Amino acid sequence: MLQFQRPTSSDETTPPLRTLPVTGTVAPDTLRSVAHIRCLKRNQEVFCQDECSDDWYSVIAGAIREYAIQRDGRRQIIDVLLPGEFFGFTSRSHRRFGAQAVAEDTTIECYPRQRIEGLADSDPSVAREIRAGCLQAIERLEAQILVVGTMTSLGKVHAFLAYYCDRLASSQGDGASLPVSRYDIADMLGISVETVCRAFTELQQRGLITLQGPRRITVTGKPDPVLLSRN
Amino acid sequence: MLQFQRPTSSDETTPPLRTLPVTGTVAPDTLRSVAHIRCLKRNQEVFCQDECSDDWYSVIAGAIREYAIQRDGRRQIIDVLLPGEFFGFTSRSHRRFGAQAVAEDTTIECYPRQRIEGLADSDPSVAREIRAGCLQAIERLEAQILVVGTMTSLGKVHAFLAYYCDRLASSQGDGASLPVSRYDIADMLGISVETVCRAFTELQQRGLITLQGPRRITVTGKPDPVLLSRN
DNA sequence: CGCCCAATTGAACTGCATCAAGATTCGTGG
DNA sequence: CCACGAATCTTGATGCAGTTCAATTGGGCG
Repeated sequence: MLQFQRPTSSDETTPPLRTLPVTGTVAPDTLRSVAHIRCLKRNQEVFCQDECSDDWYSVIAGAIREYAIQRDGRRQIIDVLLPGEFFGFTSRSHRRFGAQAVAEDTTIECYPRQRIEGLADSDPSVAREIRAGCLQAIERLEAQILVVGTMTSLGKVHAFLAYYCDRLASSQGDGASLPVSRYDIADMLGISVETVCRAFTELQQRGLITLQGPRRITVTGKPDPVLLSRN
Repeated sequence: MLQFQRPTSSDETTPPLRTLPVTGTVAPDTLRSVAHIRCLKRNQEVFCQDECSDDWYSVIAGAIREYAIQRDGRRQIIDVLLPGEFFGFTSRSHRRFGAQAVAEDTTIECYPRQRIEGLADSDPSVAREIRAGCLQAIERLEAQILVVGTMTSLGKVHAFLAYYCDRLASSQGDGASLPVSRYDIADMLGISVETVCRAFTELQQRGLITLQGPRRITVTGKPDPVLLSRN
């Protein structure tokens, strides 16, 4: 499938959980020279919706969700970030979305906007690094639009699982353990929790996934375009 | 509403249609030094899905749609680009989406990937310009995810119209004329053409929009969060 | 061991897709 | 300038995927 396809990154190594980053795995030294590390508890906020800040971040360990709360109380998850990925990009001075840790002890690196932009001006490799982070963010968002816009609920859940298990695969053995809950998946795909559950059951019956526990999952089969696309 | 809100750009002036770009309105001279101009007919391709190319572009006049054709034949429009906006950002060597002109005589500026990146290395202001284009692309995509994920069909159409009329407003008098068809709107929002039409009718009856013709529209009212969000 | 939140399953309802048929607009050529 | 044809747009009727409401089970952690 095209959607939720992993970018062919030249750097597949992901630092192990709860370990300080090894030089070169996530960001080059120059980038890190202006950064500082933060360690977050589960559901702790990195920044809040409508807050005034414009710093950028990357994930070292754990997972981050960017989300918006609508007036009706509905939550939409815009993006889920895994180790090695950048987030928080904005051109405004205030936040349109909030961001919080999904997993316990999620570790992130923070880059103050002014300083990182100044650094980019003097060091082209930093500018390229930032661009690469932006482009990957764009690809994740595009992939999500594709999935949310065109697929049936079964297809959405399968595409989501395939994409995230792929991104998680390098750091884990067989069977990835999802950092996100069914509620997160629902709010990401714009469907209800119940529909997500039914999709899990259905996908398991069709032999496309295997569950070793609610959060422990293996994606075995390739998506069937006929069955998964809308009608 | 938060979604589909226009970025507070420092440069609101949009070049008039069918006129060669005036210095400084769209991209600074340094950026343009490696660019070339293309003029496209309606529905003419800028690049095709799965094609091997990675150049970047900006719209001078008219409108561009980025889209994907799914295996089942369904078309998903990822983004619609108006004058002053950048598109075609990819970190891969091949295209995940196609791009084509929406309006007749759409004019774009093309930036060869290698040369523009080289230029960015030597000129920080070019790098900043590119980042700004990326960040705006990210904001458009985020806005769309928000709309497609959480809203009822009526809300989707209203948010779409409010956003695009706002973006078009600066170059037109009162009542913007949409470059896109009902089919485009449907494929962008992931709903059927018929539902788009019914939404137009409903919005008109509620006094939220006024139609001077099928494509000539004025958005009069602010969206009612209670009526427009899902249930 | 017991509490609480996450996950699952069932039943009824509804918004939207689909199918079908007109109405309108626009481009093109006479 | 008008006439024709082909898109584009609009409205109606029916069916179904997914939501909502409700209840039960399961797992993790104190």
